Formats: sequence, C-alpha cells, structure tokens
Amino acid sequence: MNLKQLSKNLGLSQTTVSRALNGYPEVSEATRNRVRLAAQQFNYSPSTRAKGLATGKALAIGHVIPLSSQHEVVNPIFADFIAGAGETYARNGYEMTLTMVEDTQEESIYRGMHSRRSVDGVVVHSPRMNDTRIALLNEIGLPFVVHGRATGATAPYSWLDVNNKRAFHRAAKFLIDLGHRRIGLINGLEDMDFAHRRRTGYEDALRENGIETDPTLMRSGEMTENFGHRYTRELLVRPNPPTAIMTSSLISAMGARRAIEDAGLVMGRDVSVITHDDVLSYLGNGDDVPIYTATRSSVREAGRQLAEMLLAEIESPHHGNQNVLLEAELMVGQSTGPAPKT
Amino acid sequence: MNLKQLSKNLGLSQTTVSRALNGYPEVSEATRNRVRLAAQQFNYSPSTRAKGLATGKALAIGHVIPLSSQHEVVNPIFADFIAGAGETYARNGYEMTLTMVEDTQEESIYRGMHSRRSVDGVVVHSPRMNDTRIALLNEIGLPFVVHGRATGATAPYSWLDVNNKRAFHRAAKFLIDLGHRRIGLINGLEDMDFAHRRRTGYEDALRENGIETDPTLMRSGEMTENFGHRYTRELLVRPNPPTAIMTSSLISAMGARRAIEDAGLVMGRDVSVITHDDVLSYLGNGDDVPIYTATRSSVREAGRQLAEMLLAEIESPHHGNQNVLLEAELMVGQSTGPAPKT
DNA sequence: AATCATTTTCAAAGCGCTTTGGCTGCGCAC
DNA sequence: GTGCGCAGCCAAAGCGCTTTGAAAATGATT
Repeated sequence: MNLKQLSKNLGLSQTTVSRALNGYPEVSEATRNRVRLAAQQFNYSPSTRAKGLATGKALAIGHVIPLSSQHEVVNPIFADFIAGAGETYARNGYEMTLTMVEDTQEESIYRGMHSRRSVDGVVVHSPRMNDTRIALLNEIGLPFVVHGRATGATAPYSWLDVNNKRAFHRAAKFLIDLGHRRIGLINGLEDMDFAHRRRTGYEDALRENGIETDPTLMRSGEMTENFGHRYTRELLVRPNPPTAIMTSSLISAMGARRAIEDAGLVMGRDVSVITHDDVLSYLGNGDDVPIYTATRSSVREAGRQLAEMLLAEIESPHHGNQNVLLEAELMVGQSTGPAPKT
Repeated sequence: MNLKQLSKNLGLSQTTVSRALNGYPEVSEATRNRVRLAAQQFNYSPSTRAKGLATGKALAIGHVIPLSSQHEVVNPIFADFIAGAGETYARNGYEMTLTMVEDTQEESIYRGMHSRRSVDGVVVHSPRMNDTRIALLNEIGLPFVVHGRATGATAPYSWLDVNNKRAFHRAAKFLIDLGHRRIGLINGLEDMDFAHRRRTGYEDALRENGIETDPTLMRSGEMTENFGHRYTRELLVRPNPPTAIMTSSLISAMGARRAIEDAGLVMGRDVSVITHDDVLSYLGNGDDVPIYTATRSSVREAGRQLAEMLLAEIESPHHGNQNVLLEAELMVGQSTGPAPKT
C-alpha cells in the first residue's frame, strides 16, 4: 500500500492524505480522522526512502563504533549506551544505523555517511586525545555529539561526559583517608580521553596528599577481565605491593579480585579495590550492598540524554554547542577497608 | 555533489554516468575511468535514499533486539554478534539498522519495517519457544534468518544455531564421568529456546547415566552475575549440596565462583563448574589455560555467518531455507575436577 | 443575491537516482 | 553505395513521497 493507492481508495488527492497524516492544519478534522483510520486499516506507513528524498532528512542517526584494530575488542558499554540512545530515537521516530569499523578507516566512513546523506547526525564514541574526528565532522558539516570529550580538540563542539577526573579524584581521596599510601591504577587505554582524565584525577589526589606518584603502579590496557587479573597479579608479587587498587571497569575489577584471591588474600581486608561502574544491565554490582566500592554513572542514561541532545541539535541547528557533565556517585561497598598495618 | 551535477561536469548524460559507476557493460572503458576519477575527485557517492527509491532495495538489514520488559537487561552477546554481522554487511555495502524494543511491541516493529520498506531483511534474535515472529515474518514476506531455533514453529525457516543440546549433554557427561552425581543447572530464561535445549541436553545426560533429575537443582533467570551468585549460594546451603554446577554464561559462572568462594570453598576442588562461553571479546576465559571448563562457540563468528546467509537469501530468494548447526567445543579448564569423596 | 474571506482540496513539480527504449555513427559485407 | 549490426551514448519515465501555487467549496457579510 502506498500513498497513491491509499488516496485513490479514499477519493482524495495525495496532497490531502499526506497532509492529514502529517498533522498539517489545512485539513479538516473530519477528513483527517477518516484518513488516519484508513491508513491504519490498510497498514499504510510512508516509505522512509521516499520521505527522506522528498524532505531531505534521513530520519536516522549514525553510530560509528570503533574497533581497536589490534585487539578487536568490542567495548561492552556500547550495548547499554545504545539501548539508552535507542529509546530516545524510537520515541522521536528516528532510526539508528550502526557501523563497526576499524579505527583506521573511520574518516572515510564519516565522509561516506555525509555524501550519501544516509544520516542526519552521528554520535562520536570513544574520543581519543587530540581526536581528529571532531575537526573532520565540523569540516563536512555533519551534526554530531561526542560521548566524552577530546582533550586537545581546538574547535568547540557538543559533548556529554562523566566527570571522570573528579570521580577518580574522590575515589583516590577516599582510599587515602582510609590510610592507603600505595595505590595501583588499572586504567583503560590511555589514548582514550576518559582514561587520561581518570589518571589525572588519581594523580592529583595523591599529590595533594603528599604521596609521590609511582609510574610502576599504573598500567593501561583494554578493560578486560584478563587484563585486570594479569596486572593485579603483577602488582601483588612486587616487593612492596599496593594495598589498594583502582580499576576503570567492573570487568577488570573482577579480574583484580580473582588475582587477589589467587594470592590467598581477601579483597576489602588485605587489598582494597575501587572501580568505576557503568551500571551495565547484566553485570550488576551486588544486590543490596555493593560488592565493589565504585564511582557510578549509568551509561544507559548517558545514551538517552546524549541522543536527546543530538536530536535537538539537528532540529534547530546553530543554537550553540551543548555540554553536559554528569557527576558520578561514589558508592561504598565491601571491597574497601582501612589499609592493613604492616 | 549529485548525479546531475557530476554528469554536467563531465559533459555526459546521467544515464551514462550511472552506468559507468555501476559497472554496466554498455559504456567504454575510457569513459568509465574518466567518470570514476571525477566521482572520486568530487567525493561523489550516490544518495542511499534515491538509490533505494529507484531500485526498490533498501541496502539495509534490520536487527531488532528484544529487551525483556520486566528486567530491561541487554543481553551482552549482542555487541559481539553485531560486530560479527557488521563486518559482513560492510563488505557487501549494506547498512545495519538497530532497534531496541520491548518484547511486547516487536510485532508492530516488524510490520512497520516492512510497510515503510526500510530494510531488505531482518535478523531474529533470541527466539523463544513457539516464537510468533517466524509466522509473522513469513506472512508479511520479509526475508529473515533466526539466530537460534524456535521449538514449536511449524513453517520452515532459515536459522543458524549452536548445538546447545549436544553441548550441554557433553558437558554433563563430562561431569558425570568425573564422579559427580548432584549437578546444579543455572540456566538462562527457559522460555528462550536455547535455554530449553540446554536443559534437555543436561537432563538427557543425567537420565542416560541413571541419575534422577531433580528440579530443585535447576533454576533459570537472566544471565547476570548476581543471578549466578544468588542461586549458587542457595544451592550450597542445602543439606545435600551439588558437587558441580553448570551455568549458561561466563558471567553467571563468575557469580557462581564468587558464591563458592564466599562459602569458603574452592572452585574445581570442592565444587566443579562448567559454563557456556560465547567468546565475548572483553570477557576472555583466562589467558593460556582456561579458568572455566566450558562449551565454547564464538557468537561473533555466528554473526558473520548468519549475516552472509541472510544476504544470500535476499539476493537470490526461493533457494530454500538454509540451516546451519554449529558445534560447540568442550574446553577443559581449571574449574572442574573429580567429585569430592564424602 | 452578490461579494469576499476562509477553509478545504487538488494538480503538478521536484527530491536523486535507475532503467527502458531509442538514437547515432562507425565498420563491415555485399 | 546501400544495408546491417553493434558499440556507445542519451532523453525521459518512474520510484513514493512532500510541497507549492491555484482552484473549488463553504460561510459570513452586506
């Protein structure tokens, strides 16, 4: 069923039917109802392609997910982020198109999206330090919002981010207050902007409290379970092992815990752990009392909000850039305790 | 830059330019090269929408991800599955559109996709027992491939599945051979078809070896860490606790391990664990020696293959249905050992 | 009853592409 | 020199919608 057939059926012109369905005022309520009913009855909905052609809008948002070319790891937060964004799109009649791409080819993907006009805007995921995508998107004029920020980007742009620096600052301070002096950091890849900020927060807290930072206590890598395990093990066999460890994700925290227990130690007593928790739906940090003390911020909620920002930007451009900084909560769980006296 | 401008620039008709770019033979190689060069130079690529309108194809595949309406859990395998499928689509010039939807509204989503012709085909995720989507898609004539199977579906359809029944049968047999008699099952939601099959494999193995199945040893739910933990704890405080546990995902296995250790027991010595492992990129089951003994099958590879099946179906319909059954490997890790003598 | 202002409807153009059905001009056979 | 086949190109229609500009119907006003 298409517009032509539907309007013939109703004995109306395509114009009228189109207008009736799209809520234009120059159509009487009586006919509008008649049209709506018929549309429903015949299960008519306008072809996205034709509509897009006629209006010049794609009614679609692109998400380009970079796969780090070496590791081929899919960041597990995407599923939840996208679920959040998807809710917003669905409510507003937008589609979401997903492209997974090696980070080396991202530029051509964005150019392609723009020149074939397949999306009205894009979400930039996992910004790196000095990310080149921002300049690129500004240049080609494709609306976008960044999930995170890109230290080093010169032009202004819209973003939504968690206050990673403050979160890790607070977490480190919390450990210091408990008497910890040697605190390990198991961070995400530090060319990622968020990981860089987290390290800064951690280092600032140490310095402000008169603790020298020790590069051998910090490590960055893909946030997998194995990475958390491997590096925690390395830390624990040192002559002077840390009494506390901060990790960038619940998954690497689980690896850390495994290493702690492998070493015959008890998490929260012998070694404290604080992690960042993105509140992924399938992970969960304990039922009532959190297992891990954590800086917490829902990535799904971030997805919802960011999508709204992007749609607003698309529907009324040139309203200036929007910047949203979400604060993470510091939730105390069972994984932290006073530094053991040696 | 659009076709019209490009052809004017070249002093050729739109027909010729279009044909040159799409590789039709009625164009001389000389002009074809000239056109290609110019297209590249002006960064021309045809509008997907216009192309779609003209050809009647959308060059897009829809993935509809059901969110269980009660739990709002995003199954973590989607990220990897979609990464796999995305590779195939990218290679073949297809886009992927994603819709996250409460399972109660799926039907209208599929109907909508079809009537607005926004996709050429869809992937059906997480089939349930007696899934109604298969009949629906057959009825409206939208090409599809199911990731999994739907026990109870009457009409034939294309699917790609892991041999879940055999995998769990083998795993249970493996435990029985080690002397285990009381084996717990922590399964996914059993209205999901895969979970049902896994239970059947487990039960068959018990019965074939003269062990009575005990419903109080089995439980099904969302495959979260917390679920694995909670139910393992329940099992372990029973008067006659199981000596082995099978779980449906690495994540619930991690929860099970946590409960085992909370109880002061050692996994692999006091309680054996076997899990299914979907080989998610960020999880990893140990580095060299697997931590968990597992039935293993890469969901990412499944995504790649399934996407290929779907594209084949779209490009040459009526070739009959394709069915692919992947076998899971049984990888022995450190989480299993002989049943403790009581 | 005639006029005018609204309201309601319509025909047709246009969005950017593909594709059908010619048309042109060249080389070859007769 | 006429005719034919073929390679190479083109004009125009059509895909399903929106939107412009105009016409028809209605109601209010005198």
